Amino acid sequence: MYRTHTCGELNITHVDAKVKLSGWVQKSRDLGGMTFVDLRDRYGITQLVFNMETNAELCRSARKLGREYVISTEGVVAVRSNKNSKIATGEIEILVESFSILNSSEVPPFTIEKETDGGDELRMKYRYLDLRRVEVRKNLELRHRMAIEIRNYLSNENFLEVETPVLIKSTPEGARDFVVPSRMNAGQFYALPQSPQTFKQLLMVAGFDRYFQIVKCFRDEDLRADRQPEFTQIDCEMSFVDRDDVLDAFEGLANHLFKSIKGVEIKEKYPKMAYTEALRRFGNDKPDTRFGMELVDLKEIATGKGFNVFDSAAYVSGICVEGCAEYSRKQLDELTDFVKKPQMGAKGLVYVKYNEAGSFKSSVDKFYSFEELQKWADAMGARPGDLLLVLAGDTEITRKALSELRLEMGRRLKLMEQKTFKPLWVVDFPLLEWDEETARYHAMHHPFTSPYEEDLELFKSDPGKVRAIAYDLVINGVEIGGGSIRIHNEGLQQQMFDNLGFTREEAAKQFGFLMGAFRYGAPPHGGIAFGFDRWVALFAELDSIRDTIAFPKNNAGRDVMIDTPSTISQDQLDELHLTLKKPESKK
RNA sequence: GGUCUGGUAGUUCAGUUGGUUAGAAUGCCGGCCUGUCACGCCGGAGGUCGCGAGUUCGAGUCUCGUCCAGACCGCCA
Repeated sequence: MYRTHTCGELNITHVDAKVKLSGWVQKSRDLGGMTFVDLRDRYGITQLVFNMETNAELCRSARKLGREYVISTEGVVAVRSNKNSKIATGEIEILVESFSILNSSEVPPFTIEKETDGGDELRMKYRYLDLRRVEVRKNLELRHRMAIEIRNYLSNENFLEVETPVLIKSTPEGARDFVVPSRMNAGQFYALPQSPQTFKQLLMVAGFDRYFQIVKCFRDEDLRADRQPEFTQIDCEMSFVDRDDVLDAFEGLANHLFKSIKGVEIKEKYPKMAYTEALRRFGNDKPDTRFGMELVDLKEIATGKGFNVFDSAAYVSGICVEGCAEYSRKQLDELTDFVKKPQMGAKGLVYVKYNEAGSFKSSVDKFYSFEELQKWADAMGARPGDLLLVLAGDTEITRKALSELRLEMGRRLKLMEQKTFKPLWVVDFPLLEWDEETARYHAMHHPFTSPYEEDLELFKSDPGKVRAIAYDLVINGVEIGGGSIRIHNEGLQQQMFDNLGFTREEAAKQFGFLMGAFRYGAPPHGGIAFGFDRWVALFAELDSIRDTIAFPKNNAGRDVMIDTPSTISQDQLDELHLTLKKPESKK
């Protein structure tokens, strides 16, 4: 037997008990006459004591224990004379009577402590060591608890978890697929699912009524801090529902998680904000509503006064930053540089300081009188002491830049408290999006999304205006999930494919199975999918989803620990009927 | 595909205008130490300054290329 207890559970009530513990040597402190060893496992840290007076030989051998040695030890629980209130077992220690080294360890390349000295790259390469750290482990524990709560909640709501295949069919719509060559079918490929979308719809046709799955999905696109090539979705679908049925059901799930995991009760219904309204008020479709500082359109009042930058702009808007009229030249230059970064793309930044005395100091004093600037200030609800920041230019670019500027000011003024949660539904997304590259419309959400019936006639006149019965759950500026009411009618689905520029043959080849199913009594249905990794990151207060994943990929999609992607042998290639374009020299 | 930032001891970093023998902290090794828990004190080892070219009397420092890492834009239905 290796242990009677874990390293996290012994306390004052166990005094005098004879116990066995096993774990890793976190650290040893050799004081000469006695040696302390911190023994660590998943559950905590327990102090072992060795004393030269009691057992000199044992004490001397304990001095040789290196960091991360795995040992098993036997001894008696004793009250500490000097207690440590920082750890759960801090009131007791083990008077060791014997121990054995189960495995030695090389000196680890970084310290395995709460605050490690290791950088990201090293930690990823030795991820199995990094995972020993409490800071990383607690994220995975949180992830586990959330998964349990989700399963319990949805199961209680009659949702059935059903597994769908991972080897499926490639489709050109949407993200790039990861493909898997088929050995038994020369020249043919499976694709890994970007989501179980069509399968969950087929489950609705099959009458499962309420489905969910916590499921891996795959997209072969470039990575970001919040994007991994393989990621986990909470995928859900319901039958006989309209939009608000779905929103209510999953507001329930979200509220359950807030309460059971974060101890937060959100009493009010989540606001529903139209996509166009979100863009107008916040400049993006995932507004962070923890603070105001909304975008105010100044096109009407600020143009026609001879300031060509504004007069020639399609879009002129600003934000009012409370209490920042005192900003220095240097600070304003920083903000200007911020919006002029190539990724941001704004040409410049106009500022107006609304001084405490009621006067204005702006970068456009030449063009605007006091009265005119007063109009701006009034339009923006500014008060003396505030700073107005105004951008102008192309609508899309400028709106995005202003939205980023708003978030930057929110960060600077510390308006984005991580303990505060502001969820909302963004609804009424456009059904279609014009794609310059392919010069055609494509589905903004996916081609199975139902349009509003009253918008159907716009298909002919102005397809970009057709609204989808689609919705996103946004919490604190993070898109946590999204879904839609689906098309369940073959004719409409066919029309949708027509509008997306599919030929009948293409549509039949790629999605014939779905449209075929629609002929056999498909119920009205809709659903949603949540980014599980992102949700965990939000609750763990992490900026990156990487530390919510046990073994994540790096920026370039590599797993640096197992060193993959990697080449395969010629035999494997032959078996898969594959010929590489040119010999790969890289490993 | 693009923009930006970084790469110096095991690790995290500093390194001035281009100038003698490249530093600190921590970790590691050795010694001392009986109540530590970031133990303390003394001593020691440890460097292809990512790699390759170039400029220069002289390059960690400047230039170009390249590789790696990270953030972002494009992309992500």
